[in-house]
Formats: sequence, structure tokens, C-alpha cells
Amino acid sequence: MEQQSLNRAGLKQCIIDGGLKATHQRIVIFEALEALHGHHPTAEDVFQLLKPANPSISLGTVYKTLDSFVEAALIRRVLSEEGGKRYDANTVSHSHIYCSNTKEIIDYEDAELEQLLQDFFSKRNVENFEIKSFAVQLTGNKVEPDKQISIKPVN
Amino acid sequence: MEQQSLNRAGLKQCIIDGGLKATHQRIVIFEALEALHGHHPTAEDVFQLLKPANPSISLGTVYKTLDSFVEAALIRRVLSEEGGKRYDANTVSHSHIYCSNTKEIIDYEDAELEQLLQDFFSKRNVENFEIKSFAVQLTGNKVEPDKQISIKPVN
DNA sequence: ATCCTAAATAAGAATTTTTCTTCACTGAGA
DNA sequence: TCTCAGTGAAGAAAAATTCTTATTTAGGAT
Repeated sequence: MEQQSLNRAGLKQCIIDGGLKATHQRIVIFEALEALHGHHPTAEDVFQLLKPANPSISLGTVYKTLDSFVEAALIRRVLSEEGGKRYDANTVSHSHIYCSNTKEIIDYEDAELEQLLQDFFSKRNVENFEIKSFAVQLTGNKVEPDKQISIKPVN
Repeated sequence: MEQQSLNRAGLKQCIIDGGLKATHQRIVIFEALEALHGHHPTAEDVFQLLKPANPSISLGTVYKTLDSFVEAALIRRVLSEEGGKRYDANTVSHSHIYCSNTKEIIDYEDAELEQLLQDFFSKRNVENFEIKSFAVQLTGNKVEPDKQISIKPVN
């Protein structure tokens, strides 16, 4: 409980620093995003997580708040093949792997890769564009050791 | 006209090779996708392009067909921050630049970058994943020389 | 060439996702 | 404390996507 309070003060400051009023709704929404770290939630996901403890919160507010946060660069939109809007409180430059089987989006952090691209784009000049960020999008299939098909021999 | 007929035969074969029945609707949808090369259209975009010449085509068919094409790997879904489903008939590995001002998605083809990543991922082993493809997503702002603000001095 | 059948389509209803509108309310500075 | 621009709730509205059903069609078999 006390740690949550501490976090809340921090979150509040973040929101203010982003140039937004630090309302209760915004604070709990930000909190939910941090709780869902690595899950790349939709507005609906955040809403569902919040509802039990905040029965009066409105889905419209969640949508609007998430977009305000993105505009204030407090969070990011996550690129999606599936067509929904997804958000990520992790603003540190990182990449994602999209699993075409499970439709999951998984964080992929690779310092070496980051450096490689950093170097590349510091030299490379992209015509007519002021590049602000880059990330690698990997597509693949999860190889789950536990989901291996194993036919147990009779006897 | 004759070239279109030629293309149609080719497209038809593509569709069959993808394991799908080559219906008229599928052929004209594929044709529309090629015409919209580099535009990363939505289902609605394709529908609007097709409707004048194919008044009986149904939007639902366009949605379903595009998904069938993706499943058959004839086309790709384009990653989007905006949350809509976008498609691309260009299956050659390439990257995209997202312009946060105009919300446009622009193709970025860079052989050197492709090679760099190819090399990187041929060595790098991503745990629990069988990587099938990769692409760089750039975010930035278009610098349009013609859109410069210039205040003409009085007199 | 004709027939047959599984697959595909049109049409529109239904569902899901997102945005918008209105009005009441509240955070934070004067 | 007072004020007010910004914010929230609620739900209507709009946009995007999927589903249902009866009808039609492609392509293989006859």
C-alpha cells in the first residue's frame, strides 16, 4: 500500500511533467499501464483492469486518456498487425516480436541490435524525413518446449 | 487492355498457387492491391476503388478475401499505429516509415539495412522463437520543402 | 459439354471498436 | 475561496469488422 502511494506521487509528477492535469483517473490509468507492463493492452484491457476498484470510470475516459498520454509522449502506441490500438508504458527504445500463431506481441530488448541501428541511422540520411525513432519488428512463431507433441508409447 | 488481360492470367495463377479458388472477385481485389502499391490500403480503400467497375461486390467479401490472401501469404498486413487493418501486395522484405504528422505509412527500401539485419539475425539466436521475418519501423516527420512557412514581407 | 459439390459471394444484420456530445464536476492557480 | 479551462461519466453515434444465410460459382468428375 505504501509503495503504491509512493508510485502514485511519482506518476502524478510524470503526468504533470507531460503538461497534463494529474487527475485521479489519469493516475490510476497510468498505474494500470505499468501493471500491464509487457502486455501491450488495449483501452478495453485497461478498462477491465480498472473497473473493479474504480466502478465509476468510463471507457471513453480511458480511450481519451491513453491518447493524451501518447500525445504527451508519456507512453507509446504499439504497432499491431491485428488492427486494434495497443499501448505500452515502456518508452525505452525496444523491439517487438509478433507471434503469428498466438497473435501475441512480446518485448524484445537487444542492446547490440539497438547500437547497430543507432550507428546505421546516425550515418544514413533518410530523404525528406526527420527520423525520431526506430524499432525492429520481428515476426515468428513461439517455440514452446512444454507444448511439444510427444506420443507416449503404449506400455 | 491487353496488358490487363495478361496481368489477370498471372494473378489468377498466383491465387491458384496460393491454394485458393481464382474467382472473379479475388482477381479484381488482387488487381486493386497492385494498383494501390505503396498506399497500404484498408479494406474500405480497396472496396471504394473496386465499386465503380464492380457494383455488385460486397465489402464483406473484400474483408474476407484480404484475410485469405494474408493467410495464403500472397500479401501482407502492414503494421499500424492507427489501429486499422492495412494491406500490402509488396511481399519483398522492406521497411516502413510512419509519419506522425500525416499518419502516412511510406515504404522504405534500403538494401544495406536489409543486409545488416540479415547478417545480424543469421548469427543471433532469439530464444524460444523461430523468426520468420523482420523489418525496421521508422517513425518521423516528413520534411516537405513546399510546405515551409514563409512570411512574405510587406512591400 | 454437363453435372456435382465444396467453397465463395451478396446482402445486410450483428458485433466490436472508437469517437463524439452533453452536461456536471474538479484541480490548481489567482 | 473563487474561478474556469480542462476533465469525467454516460450514453449516443459512427466506424470498423465479423457473422449469417440463401444463392451462386469454380473446377473437378462424369
